[in-house]
Amino acid sequence: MKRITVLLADDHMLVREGLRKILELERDLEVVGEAEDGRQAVAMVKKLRPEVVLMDIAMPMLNGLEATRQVLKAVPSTRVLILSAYSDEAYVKDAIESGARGYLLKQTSSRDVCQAIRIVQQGNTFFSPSVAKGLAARDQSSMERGEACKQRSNHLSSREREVLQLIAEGQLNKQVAAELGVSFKTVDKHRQNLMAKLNIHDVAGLTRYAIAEGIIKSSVRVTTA
Amino acid sequence: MKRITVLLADDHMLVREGLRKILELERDLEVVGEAEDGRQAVAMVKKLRPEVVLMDIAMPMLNGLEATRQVLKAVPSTRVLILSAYSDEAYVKDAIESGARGYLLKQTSSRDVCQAIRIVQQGNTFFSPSVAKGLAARDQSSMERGEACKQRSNHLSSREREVLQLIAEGQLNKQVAAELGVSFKTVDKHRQNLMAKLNIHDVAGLTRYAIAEGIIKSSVRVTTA
DNA sequence: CGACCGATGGGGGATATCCCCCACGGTGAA
DNA sequence: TTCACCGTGGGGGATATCCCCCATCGGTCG
Repeated sequence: MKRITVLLADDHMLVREGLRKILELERDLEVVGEAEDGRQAVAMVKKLRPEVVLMDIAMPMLNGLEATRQVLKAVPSTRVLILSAYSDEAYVKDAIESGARGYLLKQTSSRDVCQAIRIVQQGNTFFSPSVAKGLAARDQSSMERGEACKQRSNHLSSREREVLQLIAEGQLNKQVAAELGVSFKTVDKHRQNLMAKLNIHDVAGLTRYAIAEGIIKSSVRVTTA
Repeated sequence: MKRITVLLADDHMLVREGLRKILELERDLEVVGEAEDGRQAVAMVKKLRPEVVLMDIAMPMLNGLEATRQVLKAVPSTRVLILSAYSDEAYVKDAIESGARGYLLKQTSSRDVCQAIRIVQQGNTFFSPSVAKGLAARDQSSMERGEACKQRSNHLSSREREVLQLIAEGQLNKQVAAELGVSFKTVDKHRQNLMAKLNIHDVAGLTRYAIAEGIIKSSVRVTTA
């Protein structure tokens, strides 16, 4: 009986070994190799020709998304299944555009991982529930907006990013208004709009987003005092 | 034959399951429970009294270092082994000050993890090689600077850091209150106190502080959605 | 040219924050 | 034992957020 060949790509040996143990308990799955960074993953796919690659995003040398593109360029029949700790829309979107066949969160159970491998091997796609939910939401809005979302996470306008930065620096709406020379209500409106676009509805979340996106640094100690 | 009882604390089910599979192959180790955030870990230690806790640092609700402090306050005989993806000196230092008996990187092999568990169970300490190297370097420099680095940010009480984390994760006062099982007004009071101590008077600033201090990571995507 | 979107500005309201005031019980240190 | 601090809880109030509603103006693109 032919088993599904799998390559593991994750920079944490512990995670690789854990995954290997999990997959080895399945009769129809076979781990044929392990890569500890993106470049190794590409090289090993070329050599071993696994049917499925379980690929972490955050890896040194070459990140998982870039590795996915190179893998598919070299061996288009490979099914890449992204494994990530984060469900950020931008990552998911990038993953799909890179050609990944699925997106798993590390919160998912081992049973789901095995299922996902079988599903993508058969040519279908698999997304963790919370990821799929976000996808559906974004699909709708992209329908409505007529495929306007070409760039990555930058569906924010320049003005909105500007306001976001000031909010994340701890400024009040009226301080932002004074800073930008516009009305308090305009700032409030920008705030509402960017919150809706990002689907983040609290200042803490906006601040984390701004830091994660590099819009500000966590060490800023600006106005307040 | 008595086996070493271990509690796993990590917010990624996949990692927990992988660790469980790895540890279950060892005759002298027994996984007695799994916690998916720091608060659960504290509760489960009180109930299950494991000899060793394998604790991730980056967890929602209550991070691994704070959880370590609370675990050791409740059950001082527990040996806590930190499991982290990062070897940042500050984390290692905090971990030691929190009372952790060891610090493992996720890059380590499953064999080393099992060994580390046995070692800390016997009352000794275990640090991943690259971590230990950094430690030695730091000891020297702290000698040179004459033990000047005692205070840091730690004028916050344990409860205050706990509230700070939840605020920085975007929770409302009343959500925090429900989480901690106390009154809304108590949370409000903690909030006032920690704001006064830090001299930071807005959520954005608190969030940046929490990230800069490693209390949370910028990529946390917790409740909101 | 009409449709859409970004930026601007306003009204209003439910809820939350932020900061005072106050109190009591426990713990640990002086 | 007194004293300080921590955690707990409450009253009240000024201000801000967050989210609706509404509108005008200018540019862009099919």
